[in-house]
Amino acid sequence: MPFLLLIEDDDAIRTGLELALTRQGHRVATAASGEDGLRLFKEQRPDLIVLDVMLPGIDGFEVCRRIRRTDQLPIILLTARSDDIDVVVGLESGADDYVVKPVQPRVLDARIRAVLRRGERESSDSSAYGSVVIDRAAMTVTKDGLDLQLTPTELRLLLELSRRPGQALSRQQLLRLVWEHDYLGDSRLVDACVQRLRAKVEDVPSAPTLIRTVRGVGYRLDPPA
Amino acid sequence: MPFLLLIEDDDAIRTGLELALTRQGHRVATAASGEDGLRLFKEQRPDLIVLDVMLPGIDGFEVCRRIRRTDQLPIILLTARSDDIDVVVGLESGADDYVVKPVQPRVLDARIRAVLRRGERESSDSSAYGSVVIDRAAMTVTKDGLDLQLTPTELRLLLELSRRPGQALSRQQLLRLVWEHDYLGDSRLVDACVQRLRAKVEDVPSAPTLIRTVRGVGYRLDPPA
DNA sequence: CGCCGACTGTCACAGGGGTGTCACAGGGAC
DNA sequence: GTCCCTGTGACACCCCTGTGACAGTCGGCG
Repeated sequence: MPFLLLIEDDDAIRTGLELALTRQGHRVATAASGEDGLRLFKEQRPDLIVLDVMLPGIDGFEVCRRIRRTDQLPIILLTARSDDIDVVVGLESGADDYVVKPVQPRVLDARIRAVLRRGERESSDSSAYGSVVIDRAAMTVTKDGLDLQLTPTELRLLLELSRRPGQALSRQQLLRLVWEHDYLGDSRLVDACVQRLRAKVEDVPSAPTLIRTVRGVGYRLDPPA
Repeated sequence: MPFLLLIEDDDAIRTGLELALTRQGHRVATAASGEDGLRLFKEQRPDLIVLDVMLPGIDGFEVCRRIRRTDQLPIILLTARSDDIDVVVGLESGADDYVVKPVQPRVLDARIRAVLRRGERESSDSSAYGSVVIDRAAMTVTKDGLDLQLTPTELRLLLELSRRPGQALSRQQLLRLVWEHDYLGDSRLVDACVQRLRAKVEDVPSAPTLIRTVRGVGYRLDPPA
């Protein structure tokens, strides 16, 4: 039974979600502030945290960052604003997913289960996307059982994308994650590497099904249907 | 029935995991500190150890190293941080596998069974990779039945690689495992030893099939197809 | 419906970094 | 003293990689 920590200052939302999540088979602890949340987190060690962004005192992003300094457990952000800035900041502060308020308990539950599943899959050494299998221990990627011979950069790119399947990552984010530096001029660096990766990974590189382009944003690794 | 020793200082996690593992058919002993863990290990001689990294006093890495000085039983590390540094240090200190917290009991159980299976195969005194046979009891390696006359360093390198077949090991890791020191300048030490080993082990040393290069990482011993 | 701008795909090329290889000298074992 | 192992550094090679230009594509707007 998953053990969740819910950090939310609004009494109505907090008790409502607590009730709903409990009914859906989770064990739930709650906190009404960032400070309480961090303390409870250290004491109780939940499997997952649902975290409101707007908190008095330490805000959600900061809570997220502090937790991430030491721990890797899944964190889902609750945000009232749906604009993209929040989403980007949230993901960069280390969250695994976000849900926009007003939140339907059923939706939140689905996200929770999805993130937990993702965690299980990731902690296993290999994951599969259709005919493509990533073996993190051997540092190899195979397609239909054949070794794909990825270059180091291609491999890192694929590994970072596969850490967040189904989630779009901007060129800027990929640059930080894979190349570990900030500045992307107007070069086609990320695109070029994606192209080379697609050439090896996709069935039809000109009509990619695994590594999808998200126009205006970046790229996304699609899990199999 | 496998007999496990669980070393973990956090009471909640320890009792939780103990319960879960017992339910999954293991016999479990527990310790709350590194010192207790080492003492229990010597008294009880478990088949496998699950070891938290963050411990008061002697930390998990150190416990791992001390056990490894005398014994070869499987050790699984529990680490709260998922960053690669910990993973690397963990494997370098001699652990066989690692699991990232928060840990799902099901995942841990799967890893335990995998490591035990691997161990059974290994503890059989010999293992074969194609025409190459490693005899751990006799400390000899033969190819097509002929003795290969490996030098001590070459032998240790091959043994370390064969402890984790199919897994890529970095030069840094190999340095710690085989040479037992940290600093790898820009010398070609590991490469040179791999080359000498390949010259004796491979059919065509310039086109190795057993000891594969993982560009940007290190080397990997491929199990036979 | 067509145009325009912005964004993305593609490619060739030059530079650099990682790896294979080798000869040699020091050092330990016998 | 002799022999063999072992670590080092130099060197060459190959493949990877970032860049920039250009073409193609998509979406929006009139």
